[in-house]
Amino acid sequence: MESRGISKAVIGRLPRYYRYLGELNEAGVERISSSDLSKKMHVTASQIRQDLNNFGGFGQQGYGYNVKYLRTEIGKILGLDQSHNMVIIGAGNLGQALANYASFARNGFILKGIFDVNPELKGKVIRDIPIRMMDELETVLQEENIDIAALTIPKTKAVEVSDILVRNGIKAIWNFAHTDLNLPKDVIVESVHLSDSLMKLSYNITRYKEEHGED
Amino acid sequence: MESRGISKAVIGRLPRYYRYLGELNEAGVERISSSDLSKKMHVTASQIRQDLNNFGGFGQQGYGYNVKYLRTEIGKILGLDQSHNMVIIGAGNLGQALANYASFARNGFILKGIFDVNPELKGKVIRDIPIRMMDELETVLQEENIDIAALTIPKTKAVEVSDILVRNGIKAIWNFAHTDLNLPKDVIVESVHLSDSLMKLSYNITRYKEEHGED
DNA sequence: TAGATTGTTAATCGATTAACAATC
DNA sequence: TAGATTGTTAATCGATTAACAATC
Repeated sequence: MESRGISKAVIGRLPRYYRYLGELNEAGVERISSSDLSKKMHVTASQIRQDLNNFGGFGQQGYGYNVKYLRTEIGKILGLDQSHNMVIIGAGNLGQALANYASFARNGFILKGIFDVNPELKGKVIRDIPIRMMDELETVLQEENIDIAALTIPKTKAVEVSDILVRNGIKAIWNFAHTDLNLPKDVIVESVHLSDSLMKLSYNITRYKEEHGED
Repeated sequence: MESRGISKAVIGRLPRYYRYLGELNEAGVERISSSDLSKKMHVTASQIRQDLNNFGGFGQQGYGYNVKYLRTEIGKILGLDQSHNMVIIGAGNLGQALANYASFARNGFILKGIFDVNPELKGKVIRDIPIRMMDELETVLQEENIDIAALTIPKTKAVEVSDILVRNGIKAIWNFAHTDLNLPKDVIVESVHLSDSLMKLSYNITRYKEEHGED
């Protein structure tokens, strides 16, 4: 599985391919051509073939791609065939929302702990996992071989907590705090900035209103 | 404010500029050069100047950019100086998390309603807004001049609900369902696919492990 | 004025699309 | 075999970076 130097643009499209292939598979579709898939996904067939060929030749001339096989292979590329232990830090609504996503477990993300500073939440159980206080975090990180920490805490606490995580050897942070984390470059950070997303939406509404003179 | 044909890449960076300028402003910084900002944000100064000059000359030679002024102007470009009425559909953890983001209101996003199918949630109040049942949705959409609907419902319901939204003239959908929405092209859709984001994280962990032989 | 820094043009780089020979 | 469709090379397009004249 050749993988060095794949562009972020390509990686960013893989989950979407994986999703569409999953839907096709559930619908009982056995094979699909890049051309048919391109119509479904509103991208070019050329892009699909180029993207996939970064990782190997998954198709067959004259036939197309086997849906189940291609999906499995993309899953492997994304590392979904392996399991990753995960903790959630911040048990507010967002943290609890993440904890409740059943499909995470299906893709190999195993929730090993939920932490918060609020004593009222202590012991509340979500998906069989009791919410713990922050003073237990380091022990869990050290003993449970945690790969991923989801940070669903206010930005004011994010730097402090991410330092604790890094000190305890966390490999990757899924960051929902409204701030960038400047961490050693061997720590992988994937940020979800919800307010950035909403601002893009706002931008598009504003442009639309300008074009249609509703403003 | 010239705006036609600005690339998505540029738009996607504006919220981040806005965020950094906000932090600088709060820290009492009055002016900043593209060079200094580039170091803070880990981008090139050239990119900052190019990005901003899509919208006009906000700086001054020999001086740089006035932080407060530039922030305000980017806010206007993003439409944050206007208010948008919004509803949340799906009052699970994620919907409630969005409802509780205080900063949305600060940026002009005004929550006018929260809807769910679960009768147990009926009447529960979040940020002064009672959760209502779905049968009241159309009335609210028609009477309250709603611009934005945040969709925090399972993907199985997303298509059905988005049809209702479109029928009632919604302008923009902030989509958290794990599916793409194929709607008329005058409806703006901004999707947040959390599972896609987690898969990208997983990809990077996997690559990292391969490189470091932990696999 | 001299120094600093922008706005903007030109050069480079990378990503997307098109085309087609290879091959199932 | 003939038809279909991939894998891959080449062409195009767009985005990023570099350079520098304009100007505060």
